[in-house]
Amino acid sequence: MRPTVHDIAETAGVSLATVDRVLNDRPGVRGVTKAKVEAAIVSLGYVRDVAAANLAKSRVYPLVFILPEGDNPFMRGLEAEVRRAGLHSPAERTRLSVATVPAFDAGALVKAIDAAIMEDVSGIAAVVVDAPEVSAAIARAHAAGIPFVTLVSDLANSGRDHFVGVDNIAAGRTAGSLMGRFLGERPGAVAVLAGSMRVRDHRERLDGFHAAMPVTRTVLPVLEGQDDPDLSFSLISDCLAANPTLAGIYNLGAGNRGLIKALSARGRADLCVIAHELTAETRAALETGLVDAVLNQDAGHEVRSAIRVLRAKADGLPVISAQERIRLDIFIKDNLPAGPDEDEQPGAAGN
Amino acid sequence: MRPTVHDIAETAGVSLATVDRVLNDRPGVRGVTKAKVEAAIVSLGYVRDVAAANLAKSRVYPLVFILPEGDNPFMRGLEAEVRRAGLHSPAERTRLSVATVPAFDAGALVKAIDAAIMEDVSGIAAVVVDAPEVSAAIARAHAAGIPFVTLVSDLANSGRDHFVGVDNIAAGRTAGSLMGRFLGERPGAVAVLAGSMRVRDHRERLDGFHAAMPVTRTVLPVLEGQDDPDLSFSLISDCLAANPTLAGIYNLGAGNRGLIKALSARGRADLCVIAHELTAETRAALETGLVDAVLNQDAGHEVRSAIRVLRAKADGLPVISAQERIRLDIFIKDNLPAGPDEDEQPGAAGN
DNA sequence: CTGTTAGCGCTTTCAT
DNA sequence: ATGAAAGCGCTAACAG
Repeated sequence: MRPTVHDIAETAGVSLATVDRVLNDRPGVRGVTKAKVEAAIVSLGYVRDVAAANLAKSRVYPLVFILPEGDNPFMRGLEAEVRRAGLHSPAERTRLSVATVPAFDAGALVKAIDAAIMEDVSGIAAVVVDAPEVSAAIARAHAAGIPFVTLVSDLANSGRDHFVGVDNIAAGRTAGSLMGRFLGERPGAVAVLAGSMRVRDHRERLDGFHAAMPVTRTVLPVLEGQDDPDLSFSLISDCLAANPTLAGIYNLGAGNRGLIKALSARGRADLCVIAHELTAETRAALETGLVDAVLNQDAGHEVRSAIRVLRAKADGLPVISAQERIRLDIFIKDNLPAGPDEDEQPGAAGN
Repeated sequence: MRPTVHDIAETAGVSLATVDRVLNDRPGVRGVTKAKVEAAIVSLGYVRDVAAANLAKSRVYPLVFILPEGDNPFMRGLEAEVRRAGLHSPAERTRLSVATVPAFDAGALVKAIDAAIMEDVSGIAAVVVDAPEVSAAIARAHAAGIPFVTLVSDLANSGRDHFVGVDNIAAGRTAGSLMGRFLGERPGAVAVLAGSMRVRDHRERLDGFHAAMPVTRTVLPVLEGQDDPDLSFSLISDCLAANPTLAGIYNLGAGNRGLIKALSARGRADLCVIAHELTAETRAALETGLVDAVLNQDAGHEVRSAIRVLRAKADGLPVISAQERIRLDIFIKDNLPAGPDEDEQPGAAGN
């Protein structure tokens, strides 16, 4: 049997309460006593039983996720994952809630953050836009002692406690590299569709893409579709019309529906298309060959990571960063995971 | 607060012990009583607190992993992940151990399985070879009531309770598809290096690869390197010498060291090379451009999945299959995860 | 500053 | 067939 608080208390010659104080470094223990207890802890090789601890402090952690509203499938997927995690949340002593705000709207985002601060939640996870007001709101959360993690798109110098998402520069580079190889010697320029240059993840992906593109290949000026299907559709349609020799398209944002509609309208099967986020749409497009590769960040992993990090921060525990790194998945037609149909059961820990 | 066993006892008008008997359907409860309790359970929407349950029954589950010995880096990686999981195992009330046996040796494997059965472990996870004696040993484990999962390579009709690993046919298809695109119109045959056609995962990958290859592309007869670096080296060296116009190599087995040595000896940068399993060697080869893509199954995910499944089976709980699916990762130079150097901290749950 | 005591939600003897 | 009571390992009042 592994050592318990009782064993520590005994070998250190103190009471349980004192051991507990040292363990959770709470005030009210003399230096010598503390030293004795700590000695006992290391000599016995004690490791705390987290499950028992959680059981004893029957505290719950209200966490709020702030996400862009609208029909962006990736964001709705994130929301679904939060709800899914919510089913299991009582076991982890968390209570999850979701607030949605208009996309790319700094003011609304700030309001939502302040509302969460008012409610005195134990942690906030948000998909943020890059604006000074937002950084200020994050600073207020910090000042109120509320852990804050950025989700999907980072805001590094805002004082957020942690970023949960992929390395977006690497994502752009991956797209560029893949596009380069798929195109080979085939001539023609490539187009890039983004949502908005006002979110950092889109800017970073663009940078990475440019960096990985051979200099001999022309990259057209970025099209900003505001992650809106209709706008994206017309931008891509116009682009296809204006550039009959176009060789490829990289969509680094969320306007996949518009993109795919435009592609199927033109029926240009010779185009190399790379998009982000595996959704029902991109999956179907991958299967029909309209899209060649999809880069993905797993929404379930991100949500669970955000929860773990917020909980850790909430009780002052360290975050094991290696464990919280979010990988960039590459999907092609052949390594698609089983579809949502076969996948209905709420997952918990992930693989 | 969500309902507890006390609430059930109260609304059903019985004692805690009876509630527990019904909950764990243990004998010794009259039909009527049972019905009353069950009614209370559903009406209150009770869900058992697993952590508390585990705390109370301070039972431990001894689990054994049986892996091939030798310097196969992927297998050593698996072993390392088992040890890593072992650090956290007390919290999950499991005790992990590893047994290694000579690779591709059915007799040794059978001995190890029988030894585990004798020790009366709570579960066995093994990388198995495809042989009737092995199936028989698995059947003995089953008869002894010991859950058995196959790891990495399956043995479907053996009575194993579960398979933890990737879809190897899809893996082969992915390799073929990627190779086809990377090669484009470039002429030349492709070679395939395997470990042994006696393990099912290698056969399945080969099948998938052939299926995804355009008929216009010649695939040379498979080379069996026994996952041995020296043998793999000479097979590939000879092959390169004999086929000066070779366009690509797919290594579906573990002989990466030999392969890479042969490649760097020849200095043929124009070759498209796809291999399996992200190890220090394949990572380096990816970075230097000697290898173009690496298909990977995450050893950490597999180990944790095996543990979850064995535990679930051990206490008769259902396995959430959607949660236990192991994905096939594609890595290219640009989406390599942070290296082992930055990654030293033992991870627990994974993303 | 330190100790005593009563739980958290569930399981498990041991009685009845 | 059912119940009472004592824990599992830890935390949290409340006393001293």
